Amino acid sequence: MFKFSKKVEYALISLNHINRSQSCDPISVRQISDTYNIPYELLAKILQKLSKFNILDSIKGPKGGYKLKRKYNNLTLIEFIEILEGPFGVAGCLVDVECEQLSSCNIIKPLDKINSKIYQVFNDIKLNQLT
Amino acid sequence: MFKFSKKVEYALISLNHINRSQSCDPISVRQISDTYNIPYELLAKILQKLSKFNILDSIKGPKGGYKLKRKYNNLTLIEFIEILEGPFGVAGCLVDVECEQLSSCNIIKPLDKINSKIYQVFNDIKLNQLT
DNA sequence: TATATATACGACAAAATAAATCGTATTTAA
DNA sequence: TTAAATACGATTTATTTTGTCGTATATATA
Repeated sequence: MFKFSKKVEYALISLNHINRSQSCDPISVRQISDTYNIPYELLAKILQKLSKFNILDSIKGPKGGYKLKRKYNNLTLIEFIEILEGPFGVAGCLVDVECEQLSSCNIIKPLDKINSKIYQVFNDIKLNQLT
Repeated sequence: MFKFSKKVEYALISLNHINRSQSCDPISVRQISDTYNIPYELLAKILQKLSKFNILDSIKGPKGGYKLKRKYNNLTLIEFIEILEGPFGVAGCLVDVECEQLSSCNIIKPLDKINSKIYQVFNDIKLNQLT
């Protein structure tokens, strides 16, 4: 409960790594997966997604890999999380799921307040501060 | 990711329910599970745990059930969560789990900061405010 | 004192989610 | 032409969460 997924962790590690690397050459999935012991195929798909959402630029072919795009620098943690995991919510009913408590639920209001607070925490953090 | 477990939700619903009920009679698992459509056996075990940790007082036999104990009124949300779910942490490595990134991990510091912030949110909320 | 209604608790099973793997296609530098 | 890279859907495996079952114990009350 309340843990970051590996997907998010791996993505953060990768962006951090690319960000820190001074070289202008793109960084390959292989390099990252080797450095941090992350399953190659899994990491590949994650970076593909980040590329699809314009956080990374992909370069194909030998010497290919990924580079940061401008978007990375304004990205908040909550935007990032929602790209990888979908809409954020501390309870299913705050997002989309119908629950079994229906109208009888006596905690949805407080849950909603908590949700806002956590959201705020993530909204106040920029990805490039996570160093 | 980052969702309250049903265990926590059911427990909150129950405490809220008992708290609101004016009657001096204890409230049975059956009554709560019927009112909110919560699986009986599951709820029973949750309330047993709350009783074990002195948040609830249990009365056995017919007309039995649970009442709030004094502890309920000073309890923070984080204490409550940790009773039901164990030590809090937004990543396994912040609690107990050895990860595969080991010494190469480049995000543990920021994760630890985020962890503190979320912890703080839960620490600032008293259970009896959740109404 | 027998019975029905409660809690207590460990073991197990099912379902849902998260994590990892596989296979195939495409691109491109050298 | 080949090797090294990304692209992406399908599938499998592992883990966690959620729910169920069986048995024991306590107790109000008829």
